[in-house]
Amino acid sequence: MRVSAYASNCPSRQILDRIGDTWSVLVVVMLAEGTHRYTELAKRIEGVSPKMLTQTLRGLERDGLITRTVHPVVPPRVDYALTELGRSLYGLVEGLEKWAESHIDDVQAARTAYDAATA
Amino acid sequence: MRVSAYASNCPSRQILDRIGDTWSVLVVVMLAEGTHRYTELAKRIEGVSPKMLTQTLRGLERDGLITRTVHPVVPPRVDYALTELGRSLYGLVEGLEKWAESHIDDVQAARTAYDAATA
DNA sequence: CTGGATCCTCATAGATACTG
DNA sequence: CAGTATCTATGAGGATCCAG
Repeated sequence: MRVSAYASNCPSRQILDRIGDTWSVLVVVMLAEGTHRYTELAKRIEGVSPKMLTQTLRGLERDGLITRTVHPVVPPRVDYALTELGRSLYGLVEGLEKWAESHIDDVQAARTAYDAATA
Repeated sequence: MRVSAYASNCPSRQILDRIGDTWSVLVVVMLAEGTHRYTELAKRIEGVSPKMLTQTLRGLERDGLITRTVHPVVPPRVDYALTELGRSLYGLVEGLEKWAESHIDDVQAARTAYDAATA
């Protein structure tokens, strides 16, 4: 077996990058609870800058994971929501959360032991 | 709901970071097939530098995902293998791969459509 | 309100050379 | 063989200001 990190045509790599992206995951998690406006996302996702939020939303929209709905009103109103594909991805994220919660203790214990042995 | 990217005590965040790490995932995938030596990993994981490989291996070892076995012989021989916890994580990665393969077409189609509409 | 554009900096990946 | 030490630069991400 030979593995390549540069095989950008590898489906897994692309999904992994998306999953590994801090803001993308947080946005998906927030939208899993329902539709939200730009400002709502900005306020409730702690520490995100407008730039990163927009960038993240554009990426998710491009991948068909969320929809962006512009309401032609003044002041502007833009709603974001998960697509079916996005909800499917959210299922994956839930699986990760579940694994994380049930194994984090083992990881923590391993770290403590490792640090003790190393120090 | 309020989500925080800085909640480093959040189990999901830590697992997400690990999953999102290019080299970590590749190493886990390679070790899933069996024990490997340092040089084997270096040769077969395309594009990885010694520095990054060592850094990745140390991180995985610290988290209890792999074991590092030094054989006191000349020349040196070091074997790396997945722990039970590591194999468990690999199961998660397999799940991701499966999802990626079955949905990548949708994502690609969405991207093409998005780019066409944007351009 | 919802961003776009710009500048800046700081962390970190990667290349390279070297060693027990 | 299995790393470590050192250097560089690149690019992600933050801050800020502005516009439709």
